[in-house]
Amino acid sequence: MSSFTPTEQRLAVTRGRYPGFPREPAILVRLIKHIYKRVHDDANALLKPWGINHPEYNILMMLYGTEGYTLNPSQLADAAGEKSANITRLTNELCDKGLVERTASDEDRRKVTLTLTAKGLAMIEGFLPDICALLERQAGGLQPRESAQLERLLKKFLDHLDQG
Amino acid sequence: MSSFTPTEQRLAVTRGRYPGFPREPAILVRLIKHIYKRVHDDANALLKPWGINHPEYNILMMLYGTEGYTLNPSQLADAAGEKSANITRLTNELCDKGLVERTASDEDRRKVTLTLTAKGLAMIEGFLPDICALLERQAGGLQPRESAQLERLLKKFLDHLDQG
DNA sequence: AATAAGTTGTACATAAATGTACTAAATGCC
DNA sequence: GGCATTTAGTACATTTATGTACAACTTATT
Repeated sequence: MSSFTPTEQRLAVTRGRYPGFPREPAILVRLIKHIYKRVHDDANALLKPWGINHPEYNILMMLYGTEGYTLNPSQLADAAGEKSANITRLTNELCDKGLVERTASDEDRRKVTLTLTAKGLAMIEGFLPDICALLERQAGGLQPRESAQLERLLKKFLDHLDQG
Repeated sequence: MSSFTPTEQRLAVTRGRYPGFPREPAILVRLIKHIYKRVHDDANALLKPWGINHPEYNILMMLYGTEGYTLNPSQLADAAGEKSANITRLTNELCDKGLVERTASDEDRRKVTLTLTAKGLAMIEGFLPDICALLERQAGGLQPRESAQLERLLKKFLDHLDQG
């Protein structure tokens, strides 16, 4: 039995009580939530020995995925899906750990640039093998065709969310 | 341009630096994360006027979806995907608001039962029309066929996560 | 019955995330 | 130039979530 079965049963009861409750959307949203929690927890567990958590990992990977390893706090907030107040806290911690460097921008002195340090880069390349293995394990249940299809459908879902 | 395009560009840079980084799994995980955040924020915004947040809504709906409107804290933790320590806090708040009632179980005095009150039921039926509209809007970008397909693929993904 | 082993739930300390208000700097306008 | 408006970033207070330890109780074993 899937871990999702009880959720479906509850949904059936709910629809018995309130027939207008839309089955498909509710199922999709709940599935997304379940999956997200699992993925998030798995990543946290993997990263713990490295002394960082999932949001910090995301920050590091956003910098790693940028030419020059550099972003502003606001770009980073956007990229990592965090609120800007959160970015301050997270990058403070990463600076304290010596993984990221914070410098003032010349062109616009309101701005700050955040750059991955050599130490940060080394850490990333240290945990990436494990991360890759985790990602492949997590998505390993799907055939390439299914995976591509899932990607297409999730993108469509997200695009529609962005519009509405 | 989709809000996801920058993420894909960053992934391309990442793969340039670390070719072993698996594209498909990373894309899927990041899509799920983006969608989850959006859905979560939307729900919070809708529920704010009702004086509750998304996790509290989840608790209420788990009770609403159960015969007898009653669950134990541990069942509830499982159902809502929250840690048990969190359930104590959340249900305390819901009790304070008069939406949920906490009583001691007769059969096993370690146990506690949490039951939806009439007031809680009334609140649920008050916000359900808006919730239904939101859910339909969120998933409205997909045709029924696509929706069913997405459901199937997400379930497969989740089942595989549960095994590993 | 006595005791060991396991469950259930909560309290408390800690960590993580968010909202609000504010400072400093840039931009546009007159 | 001076003044209003907008933008970037952060500090602080508050809210939300988690981890750990513990107390109360049941169940199993002998």
